Amino acid sequence: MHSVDIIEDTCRGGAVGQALADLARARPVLDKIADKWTVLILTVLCPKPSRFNQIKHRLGGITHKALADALKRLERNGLVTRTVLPTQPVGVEYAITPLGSSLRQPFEQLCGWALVHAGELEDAQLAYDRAKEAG
Amino acid sequence: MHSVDIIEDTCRGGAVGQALADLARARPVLDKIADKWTVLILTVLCPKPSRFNQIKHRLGGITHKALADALKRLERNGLVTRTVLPTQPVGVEYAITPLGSSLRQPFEQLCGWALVHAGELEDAQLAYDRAKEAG
DNA sequence: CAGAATCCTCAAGGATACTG
DNA sequence: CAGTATCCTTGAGGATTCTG
Repeated sequence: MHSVDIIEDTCRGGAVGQALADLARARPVLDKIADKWTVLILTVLCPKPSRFNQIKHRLGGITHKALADALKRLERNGLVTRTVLPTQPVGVEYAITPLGSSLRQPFEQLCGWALVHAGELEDAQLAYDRAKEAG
Repeated sequence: MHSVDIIEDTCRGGAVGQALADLARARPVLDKIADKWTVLILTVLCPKPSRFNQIKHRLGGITHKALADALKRLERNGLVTRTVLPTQPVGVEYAITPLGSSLRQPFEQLCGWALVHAGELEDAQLAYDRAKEAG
């Protein structure tokens, strides 16, 4: 950080620097959970455990491999559990963990923001593109 | 959606289906704002407007091109404004908009979750990897 | 100083097919 | 049914250079 920034940050108690540090620490975690399918899968599993192909059918557009990868990552992160059922042929049931559940609330807040402001973003884009074309 | 799912969802008022639909509508918006740098830039701009290279120095690891692209996207989405200063040589100042500010709160909640549960995720990974190696 | 244009590579994610 | 392995495409992002 440059000296000017240090002085400025010192004057304000280093607020921005602290915020950036927090964000930097949070990012590795967010990267784990913010991919295309993670939250959709958690949403499906929230009301009740489901098996591989049940999840796949619910989600619609997901690939076999993408779902397998996502579920493995979720299990590794402790957000879902994986249980092999003693059936024939073999069946596997996935269930959400308390940790996975706890993620849903903050994420829904972000989704709420997205839904509320979707129109503003679109308007801004239209205005921007129109100005671009005119200029 | 398959018939079984329709029946299940009807029994619960289609809660999961609705949640998935909301998430699907929210995703395009989230994709715009959830990239590597967007939130970091907004954090820097939050206390006061800054110029291109000021932002760049504050962020540290970012590339010239990456910052240029990110700022353009932010401007297009109406999250920051871009003002050319009548100086010599030319200077450009970026400032956060109210819409951009409104994004910070929900995002900080998510960051809060990430910071609080970072340890649990790591523990889960360690346990998973150990079990994997043993089995 | 800010930004546009160009080139490059590298890894995520899809399609397919095989195994237990 | 669930999972793994292989191949392949594509595009995001970095490095570099040029301009106003």
